Amino acid sequence: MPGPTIYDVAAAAGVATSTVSRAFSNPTRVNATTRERVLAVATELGYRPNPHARALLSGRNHTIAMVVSDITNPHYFELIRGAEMRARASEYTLVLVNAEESPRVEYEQIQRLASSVDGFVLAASRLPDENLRQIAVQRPVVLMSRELAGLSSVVLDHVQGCRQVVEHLASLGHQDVVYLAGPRNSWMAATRWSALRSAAEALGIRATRIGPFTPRVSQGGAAADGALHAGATAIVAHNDLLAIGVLRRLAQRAVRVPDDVSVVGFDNIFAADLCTPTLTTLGGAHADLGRSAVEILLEAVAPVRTKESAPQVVLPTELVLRGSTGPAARPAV
Amino acid sequence: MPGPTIYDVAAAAGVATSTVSRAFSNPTRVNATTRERVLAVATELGYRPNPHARALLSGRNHTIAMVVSDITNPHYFELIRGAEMRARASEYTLVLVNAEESPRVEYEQIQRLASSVDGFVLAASRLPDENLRQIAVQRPVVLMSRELAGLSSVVLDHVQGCRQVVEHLASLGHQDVVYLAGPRNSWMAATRWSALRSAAEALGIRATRIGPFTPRVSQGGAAADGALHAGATAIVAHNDLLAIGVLRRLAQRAVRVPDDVSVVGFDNIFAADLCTPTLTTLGGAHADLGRSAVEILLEAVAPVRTKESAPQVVLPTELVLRGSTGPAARPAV
DNA sequence: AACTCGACGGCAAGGGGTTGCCAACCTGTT
DNA sequence: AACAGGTTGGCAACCCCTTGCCGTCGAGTT
Repeated sequence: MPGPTIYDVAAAAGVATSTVSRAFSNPTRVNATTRERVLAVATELGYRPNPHARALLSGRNHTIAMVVSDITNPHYFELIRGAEMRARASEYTLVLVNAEESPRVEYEQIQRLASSVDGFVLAASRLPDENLRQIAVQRPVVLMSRELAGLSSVVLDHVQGCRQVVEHLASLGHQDVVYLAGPRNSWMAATRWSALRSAAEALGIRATRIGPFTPRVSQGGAAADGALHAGATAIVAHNDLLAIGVLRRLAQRAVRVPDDVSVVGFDNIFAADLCTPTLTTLGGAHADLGRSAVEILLEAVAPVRTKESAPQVVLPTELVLRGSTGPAARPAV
Repeated sequence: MPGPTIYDVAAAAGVATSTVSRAFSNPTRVNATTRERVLAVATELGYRPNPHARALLSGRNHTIAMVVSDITNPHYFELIRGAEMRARASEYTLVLVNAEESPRVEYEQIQRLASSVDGFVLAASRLPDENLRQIAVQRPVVLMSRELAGLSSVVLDHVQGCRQVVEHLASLGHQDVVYLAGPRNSWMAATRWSALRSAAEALGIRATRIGPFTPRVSQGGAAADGALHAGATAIVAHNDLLAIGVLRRLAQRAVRVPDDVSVVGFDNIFAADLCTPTLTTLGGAHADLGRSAVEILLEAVAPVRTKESAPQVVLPTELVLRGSTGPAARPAV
């Protein structure tokens, strides 16, 4: 069970353990023919270096953790997938952690893993800035869907994206938009709202915010009712799940979409194309987001070139027009 | 950066390192008051045991890997979620690995991780039996959605479930069912087909199989065309993704569902309730499946009671009736 | 032929905990 | 008062690999 060690290989090859070690980790330091022989013996014995022993000394172990604020949200699947693929491409192992929308759980998990992983990708972290900074001191960190001065991050361009959303709605004649806010400690929620508001202001249309709502389908009922009460002709939901919940509730209340009300979501999850009506939403290359985050993290973990300052990457969004948005209803005077 | 070690704590508390070690890992072996003091000093110094050092000796490191045949499939999200939660409850770390539907990738990844994790949950593994057995020799393994004599496993009861499906279709008057098969090396695909066939036989209705198809929405087109060509009035797709693809194609070809053709999927993914028509599907408590798998694995990794033989758990399915199934069309004579 | 220098291999000291074994001590017994 | 037996703490080896340092040896120089 405990496979052959470096000693077994050394004995079998008639060299010292250090030579075996170097044959693997520092090829230039050992004669080519010796190396060849060692490697041959090693494969013959089925030797595999023990990662723990290696990690003990180096402190690094080719493992990174991705912490996700809520693994239930299908939006993250793409991010996770992109991250996983990128990590694997560099032979890094990805540990997946669910924070259950709880800052406390998130923090505890991070601390628990801090000494066993090389770095963190924090997706939509709900932690306060100080905590993030403190964690970044312990280990390299890349934020995802969140920005913080001094830390690396990868986000979609929501300023641009929200403007597209508002312009789209404005061009359909909407004068009144209501934003269904996401969780209180979500950076993304705050960013979307401020971007929406300034875009609305620039275009001279009214924007109001209600919420916060937990971004689940189940919360769509309350959100929809609130939005109707606010009297807007266009609803922009914090994300697609909430938007889908809104669509359901509206159907229940016999409010026609998009005839009476238009609905827009964020994330462009798989289901957005399946619901009825199909959902107009602000998407982006989410797998790229995941890939990019891991790439930056790996650069911080195992620098290839000179160390740069923390990059803050902004990727473009794309507004996906579907069935849930249409011309504004003529106001019932 | 390299936090305080057991030596620092020992020095500060005025005891030997072994005492500190035991204070943490073997509380009965050290005097209660001494222990208290050691722990107090440890927390004061912010000591955290180094997991690598610990793993070096014990070979175990409170980490398990979950290998998923295709992380893109939303079906796995629930499984992953259940597994992640259960692992966390026992303070185990879950490593997520995507096999990209490739046995080779799957095998390589497993081998790469074999020495750094305590055990494996293999979800819908595409590996041949011999490989699985061989891996099980190296590390504890729990199969998910797959059974193999001698190995632990957790599956949904597809014999029962498929009978429900067939009975449902039979009771709607269908005489002719076509099964759109999943990947060739998928145990689940084989199991579903054989369960469907014997259920059909028992009820005296005809069942044919076409495929295999990669279970993606994009493959639904070809699958649907094949099914129509086969002339069945009811289509049972290998999973919901394929079923949704089928629904799309049918809509495109103006085949009415369920008036002309009924469609059934498997897995009850989130989107099954959103597509048009909504999808009848065979589901089950998938999070429980994940939870259960991890539970069994943990028992094998760190036995609490006497070691038992490999349990093979079968959880019940539930047939979720929605809009995509209805009475059989009167045959056009 | 004496000398320099680079290449290569080996020795041994960690890295941070764990654990078998022994010694010291304390308690209670006869 | 001597002794048996149980507790508790310390010593040191060990887990497996990495790496600084040194010694050796052979090739190249003059």
